[in-house]
Amino acid sequence: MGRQPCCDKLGVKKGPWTADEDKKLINFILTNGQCCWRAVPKLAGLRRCGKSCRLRWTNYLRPDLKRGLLTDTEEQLVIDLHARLGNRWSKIAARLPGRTDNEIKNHWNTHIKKKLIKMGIDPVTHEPIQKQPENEKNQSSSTKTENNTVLDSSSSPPMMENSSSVTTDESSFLLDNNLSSSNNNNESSFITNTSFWIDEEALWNNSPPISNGANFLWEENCSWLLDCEDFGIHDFGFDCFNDFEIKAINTTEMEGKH
DNA sequence: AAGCGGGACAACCGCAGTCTA
DNA sequence: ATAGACTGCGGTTGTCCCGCT
Repeated sequence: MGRQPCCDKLGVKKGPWTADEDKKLINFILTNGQCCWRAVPKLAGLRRCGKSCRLRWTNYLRPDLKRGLLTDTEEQLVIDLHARLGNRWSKIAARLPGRTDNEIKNHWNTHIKKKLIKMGIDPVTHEPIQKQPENEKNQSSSTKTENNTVLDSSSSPPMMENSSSVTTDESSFLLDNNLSSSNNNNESSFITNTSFWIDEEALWNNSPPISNGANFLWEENCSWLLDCEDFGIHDFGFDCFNDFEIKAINTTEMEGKH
């Protein structure tokens, strides 16, 4: 039958992570890589659920994460992607190297939403906000697609209201497809209220892949590991640490930082 | 200086799809 | 084939911080 439970619910700690827990988790991931989250808490000596460890790592400790506010370019990119993908934060995050879905989601809810409303743009539909009766409102969202005659029913953008009918793979395909054709003949059909669309492709092409690890920002995530940069950790993919790197981590740990 | 309210963000919850024993 | 664990995702909540009164 099935697998072993990922964690026994009893005695599992919740709430904010301590520096010591972070340290243990980072140390474990560096040593063993990202696999078997179920086993992580036990092996790393953490009284946490594996799921919690995974979240902590992906949302906060991962060394390739950028910290700090989103740049204007990133913000515009998020708006544009949201217009096409809706609340598919993971898909949006996949287009912003070093950003997590949680981070983007938070930023959307706290910053961008308000900004758009202030600009008179509905953050859900990305249409200009117009005072109109509810029944007309519903009509307008459907007629919008009709007005944009380039779109047929099979390729219409997954705006929020329609997004449930589009699978993840379909939306990925749509996004990629539209990216590659954004400078061609049908770009205007998607976004009518954003002007930054043309620059996206260039932006993404210029963005370094996450996996090469060349742009790790250690200092804000795990400052206790800062010294490791001198040893070249940022030059490696994170799934394949060698003994030398692990030694470096251990050395840093012994210094009792943080 | 203290209390309050809002903003920002980390973390949790629950669901759905996938995987595996 | 199936039950149940694992993983990923989006929504929501909790907590901390800061500015204002």
